[in-house]
Amino acid sequence: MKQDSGFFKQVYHLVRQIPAGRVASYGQLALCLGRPRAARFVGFAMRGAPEGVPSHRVVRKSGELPPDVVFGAGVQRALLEGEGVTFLQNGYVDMKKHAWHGVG
DNA sequence: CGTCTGACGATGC
DNA sequence: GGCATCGCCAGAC
Repeated sequence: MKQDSGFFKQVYHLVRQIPAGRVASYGQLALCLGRPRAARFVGFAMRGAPEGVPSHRVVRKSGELPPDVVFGAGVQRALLEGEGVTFLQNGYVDMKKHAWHGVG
C-alpha cells in the first residue's frame, strides 16, 4: 500500500467514507489517520475538498458547524438536514445521534 | 532549511 | 456554556 505523503489526500479518502445522515469531527478523522494532533489539518483539507468529498459532514467535536467558506451561509446545515441529520436548538449537530463511529 | 500559518482540541477561568 | 491561551502537526514560502 503506497502511503501518500499528502495528508490531505488521506483525509479526503476517509471523509468520503462517512455515510449520509452521520457526522464526524476533525479530531476523529485525524485520529483514524494516525495523526490525533492534526485535527487542524483535517479542517484545512476540507477547505480545499474536491468533489466527492462530503466535507459538510465534518463538524467540530462539539457538533458545531465550521465557517461556511465553501458552501455558503446555512448551506451546510441544509445539506445535513437533507440527509436526515437533526440539529439542536443551539444550531449544533446532534452528535449524540449522528456521531460517526468509523467504518462499521 | 527556517518560519509562519491554520474549517482544531484540551484546559483554565 | 462561552472566551482566552497553549500545544500540535503538516504544508506553503
